[in-house]
Amino acid sequence: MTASAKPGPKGTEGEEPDRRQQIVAAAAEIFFDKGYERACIDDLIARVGGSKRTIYNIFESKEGLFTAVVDSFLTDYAKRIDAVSAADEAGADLRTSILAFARASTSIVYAPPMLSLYRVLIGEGRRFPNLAKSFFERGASVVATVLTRILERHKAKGELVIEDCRLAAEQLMGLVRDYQYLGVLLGVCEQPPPEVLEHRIIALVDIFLDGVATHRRA
Amino acid sequence: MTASAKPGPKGTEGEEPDRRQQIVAAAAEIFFDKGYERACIDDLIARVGGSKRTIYNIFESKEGLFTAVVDSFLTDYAKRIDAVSAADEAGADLRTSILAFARASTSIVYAPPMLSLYRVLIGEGRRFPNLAKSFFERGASVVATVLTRILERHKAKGELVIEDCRLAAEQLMGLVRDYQYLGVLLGVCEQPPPEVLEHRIIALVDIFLDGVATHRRA
DNA sequence: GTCTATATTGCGATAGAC
DNA sequence: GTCTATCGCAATATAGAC
Repeated sequence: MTASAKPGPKGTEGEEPDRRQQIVAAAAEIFFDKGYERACIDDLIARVGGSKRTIYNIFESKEGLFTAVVDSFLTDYAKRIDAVSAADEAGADLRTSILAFARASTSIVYAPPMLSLYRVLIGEGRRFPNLAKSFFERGASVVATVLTRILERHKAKGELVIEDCRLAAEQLMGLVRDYQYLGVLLGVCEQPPPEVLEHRIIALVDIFLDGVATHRRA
Repeated sequence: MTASAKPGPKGTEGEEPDRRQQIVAAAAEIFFDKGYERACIDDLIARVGGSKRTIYNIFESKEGLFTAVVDSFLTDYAKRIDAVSAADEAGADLRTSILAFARASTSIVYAPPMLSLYRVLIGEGRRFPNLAKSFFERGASVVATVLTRILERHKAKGELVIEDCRLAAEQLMGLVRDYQYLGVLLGVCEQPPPEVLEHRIIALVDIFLDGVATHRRA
């Protein structure tokens, strides 16, 4: 964890698995460990070698570097959401799609890098508004859009009673990030094991689709 | 804001509105502005006067000071939740109680000091685990307990279909802290005006009680 | 390794309550 | 007068920066 195999200055030990990717991974660890502001480029140099000049050539700025870190995770997570959307478009029924969304979404928000990103950006977001904005808009915001589309498709089939699909989507996202998630984010609760998460996923889908009341409102 | 009226060494300028309370309020501003770790006692002294020794006499330590800040807000917020609980015990019906809970809960989580507390503790919680733990246990955790009790009362009356009231309570709390709350917490969205919040509150109560699906599961 | 920043503590002086 | 709380200052300790 501390003194990992630092590549020599010339760094030609076989096939480098994409130098850029390697830098981004190291930068992620530093940002997650020390936060955005306290992280410094020199720490990064100390880990991956090379020169500051190279870093700035590739990433433009410290913000650009952080954005690259965000991207490296978001692109992966986006695929999971897109898969849900594709299955829905292919004709999955309502409950199946919502369940798939809840699973994908849960796997994303509890992923350690995602927790770290939220910790950094919630803590320092007001100081670095464009970082927080870009993270939110390219992360949660597109997820909300995709989910809204899914809900609208089912509403068109007469399967939903709601007026505002966007609002329902945003609230379903809240169900995923519930009290327990908050505990994990605060570092108070351990990462829940998969079976616990699955149990909660089932429960939240039931609540979202059917509610908890015995008799529905008039 | 900067050079406020520093009380003279003798400090007898009329009725001091509780010296301790004044210190806690100033400490809150500093913690919220700079975060826990970067806040220092000397800043506090510069604002409220007095000596470090006195601070330590009253609050024991920096952690104790922060805990006092947390308490100063939590005790106020706890009353709002207790009022909901009392009304429910007095016989309020299910929808009324859930609506009242959603309103109280929303007013708390969107309150600027609460947002600041979350920002500080989510950002630095892993470094100061007892602070985060104490905050969580005396805040969200007791809210979950009170809400669970409310749900159990209505379950006993046959008004709820759920098995696990605690789980449902935790998920309802997630509905309150939805996507939009996350945007506010990140500093990306403005504080929503009351009518927007009220509209979302109504919608989340409907989802929680009735769900969004046209036909209930078998 | 040095150096700085800062949490924490010790101690004598002082002011007001009684 | 005594007592108590605070004050102001100086000293210790430690963690991180350079």
